[in-house]
Amino acid sequence: MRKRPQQQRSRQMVETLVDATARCIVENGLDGATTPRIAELAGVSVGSLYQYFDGKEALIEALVERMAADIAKGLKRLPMEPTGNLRDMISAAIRFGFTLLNSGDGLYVELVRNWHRLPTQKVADTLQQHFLELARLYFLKHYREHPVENLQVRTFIIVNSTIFTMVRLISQDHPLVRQEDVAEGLIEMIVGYMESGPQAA
Amino acid sequence: MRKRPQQQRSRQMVETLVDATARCIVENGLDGATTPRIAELAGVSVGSLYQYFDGKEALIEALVERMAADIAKGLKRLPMEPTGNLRDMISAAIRFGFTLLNSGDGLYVELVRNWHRLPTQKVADTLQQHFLELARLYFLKHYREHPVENLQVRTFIIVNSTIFTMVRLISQDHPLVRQEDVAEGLIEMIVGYMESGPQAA
Amino acid sequence: MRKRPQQQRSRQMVETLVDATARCIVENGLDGATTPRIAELAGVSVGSLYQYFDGKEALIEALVERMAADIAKGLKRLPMEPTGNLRDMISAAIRFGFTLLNSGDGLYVELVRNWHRLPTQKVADTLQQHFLELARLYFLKHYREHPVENLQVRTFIIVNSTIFTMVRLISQDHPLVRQEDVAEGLIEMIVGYMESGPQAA
Amino acid sequence: MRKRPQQQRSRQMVETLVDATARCIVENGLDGATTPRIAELAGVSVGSLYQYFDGKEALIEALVERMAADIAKGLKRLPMEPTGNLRDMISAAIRFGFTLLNSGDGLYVELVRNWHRLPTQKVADTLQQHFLELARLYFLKHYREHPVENLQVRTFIIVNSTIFTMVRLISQDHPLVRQEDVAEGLIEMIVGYMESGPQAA
DNA sequence: GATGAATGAGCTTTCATTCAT
DNA sequence: AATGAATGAAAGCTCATTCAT
Repeated sequence: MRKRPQQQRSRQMVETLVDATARCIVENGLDGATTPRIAELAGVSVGSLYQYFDGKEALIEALVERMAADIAKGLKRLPMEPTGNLRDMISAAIRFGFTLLNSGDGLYVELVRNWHRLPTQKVADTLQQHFLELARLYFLKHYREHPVENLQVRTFIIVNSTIFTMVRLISQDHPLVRQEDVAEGLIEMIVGYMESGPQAA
Repeated sequence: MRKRPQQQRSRQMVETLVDATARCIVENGLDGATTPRIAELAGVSVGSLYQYFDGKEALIEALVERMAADIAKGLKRLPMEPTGNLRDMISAAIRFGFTLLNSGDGLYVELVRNWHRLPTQKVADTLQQHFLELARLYFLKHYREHPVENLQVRTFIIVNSTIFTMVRLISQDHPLVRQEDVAEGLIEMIVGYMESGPQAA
Repeated sequence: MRKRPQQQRSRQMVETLVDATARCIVENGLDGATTPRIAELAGVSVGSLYQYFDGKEALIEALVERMAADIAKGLKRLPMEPTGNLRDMISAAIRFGFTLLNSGDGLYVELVRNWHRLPTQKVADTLQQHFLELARLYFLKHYREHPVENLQVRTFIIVNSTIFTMVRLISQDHPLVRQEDVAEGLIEMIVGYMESGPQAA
Repeated sequence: MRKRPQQQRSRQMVETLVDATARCIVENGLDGATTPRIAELAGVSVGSLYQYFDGKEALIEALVERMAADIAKGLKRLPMEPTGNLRDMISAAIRFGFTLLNSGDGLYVELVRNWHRLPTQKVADTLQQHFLELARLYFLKHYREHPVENLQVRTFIIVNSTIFTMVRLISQDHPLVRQEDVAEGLIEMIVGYMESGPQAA
């Protein structure tokens, strides 16, 4: 970002532009979201856009960050106490995921689809960190001992498996399987996996 | 394809162009693979490219189809008899997947990453069909009865979970987890899932 | 037009571009009037051209419209009162036509020649409407009664006969007949035709 | 033409190519008639096309010439004796014109529309010559004396007026006037003109 | 003679970005 | 600060024509 938004007006402008970016992606897809279109949607000149952002990438980065923050906030609100039941926690997380991906008029789905062209490292890390910590605490409560490294692998697998399976499903024009069934399947699979073996994979 | 290659020379040309497309994607990414660049890499004029292919899309479609054929061939060679051991089968499939994705200088990975912009429906269906059939036979042998619908959901989940987890892993610049560990984790997870419950999820 | 010109500068730009289009057609013919050439003639980048016009067609449409307006203005200035003498009116119109077609370095001629590839419907209609109305008024004054439908046919015939005969003549490299003679011939023919019969053809 | 078609086969090839050109123009318009398309329609390679014709222009020239010959033949068959009635002669000519333009699936119309991009000088001259001669003979019979120069102007006017009025009419998507009415109008106008004045315009 | 593969200049169009106003 | 006019490299694609086979 070019400028620290210090004034009220500036913070407003940044907001507006990021909003416009989101809307533009929803309406035109990531590739169709051009700077002129975004500026127009924001009701602002291209020049102004570049006054607040270094370019298209920066704009999208800001959007991704904002969404990451939203997701983090959402996750924290989930009833996931490490003292609780594992299946319930996982179920809550997966249903939260579906809800999120189905919201925003396809914005989330479009962004996840294009993850490799976006600055998503941070988001991915956040998610992974969140679930890793959760798992750590959970297993600490329930088993006392557990190999952390192993947990990292498990977290990596379940986070990615879940997200991309969901996105693939939602992206299908004529899905052959129902979301509800996939949600239950994922829960089944992940619960089984997390409870499996001598915590050593 | 625009023209049925009638001479020896032209069949050669088609090959060369698809090869060039592959190399171009490897070197420049999918977005960077432009018709001028592909033609240049192929040592051919743009005009020639358009004599054989309707455009960029057709070129990529041809590449995808060729790769799909390769994958299908590879899958058939895998030692996966429905009479065999489930874990061994899954293990073989996953290791085959990693081998494939690690080959081709990142071509496979780049293509999977961009799945939603490619004519991949066929490939995805093929894979799913393949494993669905395999699962069907396997469970027929071992349990006699099983709900097919359910199998479809499971196949969908495991195929997508596996592929995208792998691609995400390989895409990381500084992976925090080792491929070997992820391979084992995936095997563990999938075997557990496929054996779980009264075949009803 | 793509953009409503908001600044002084941009209204200028639109003018410049339409001018350049006209000059380009004069110099290179309608087919030779390409967007790069027009932009260059205008002393402007191609990009700018596309900021103001949707493309070549839009550019030409703008030119045609401007010329149509000019023609309309010219026609209105002609001393053609329905109270006047028929031959004088027709003579004035035909001489105006020749003057117009001989002006603009051949621009008009080139455009009429290519009428079928241009958005000329409006122009043609305008002309026809103009003369139809004139004829209507004239005959109302002089004969009281006359079949209107018939007038429409007559107008169609004389407008097209006149214009294309003129254009064909001007297009000839080594005309075998003189413009003056053709002008008089046309006048003779049309006057005769308009006065002929019991207004029923 | 590159080659005098001396062998049976060659003459056949030339025929075939010119036929294909005609069909191609009908199907794709003059601009859409490309050499590859023509060759394909002819069931011949582009190479062969260039063996018999110097290029696209030559091909079209050949077509135009063939059509000119057809027209000339048709004109000669018309019952137009200079001893006959003027109106009947003109009527026959105009009806012949409409018949021709309505035939050939629009080929004639498309060619006349694009007259200025075609080698039509000869065709035009032929037509003009034909009617000039006819007029000369006619007036010789009926009036003994008449100024030839004047006849040339008249011929020029009536030929062009007629043809382009017809083509304009046929080109209209939703004609506001009927062909029959226009035919009669043209006849009226031309007869009047040819009979007008002391043969001096 | 016949073939059709190969050419490449040139067209239309887009869009991230700059900079004079 | 804000504007939006201007840029121009680069993309996708066509087609008349040539020439090795």
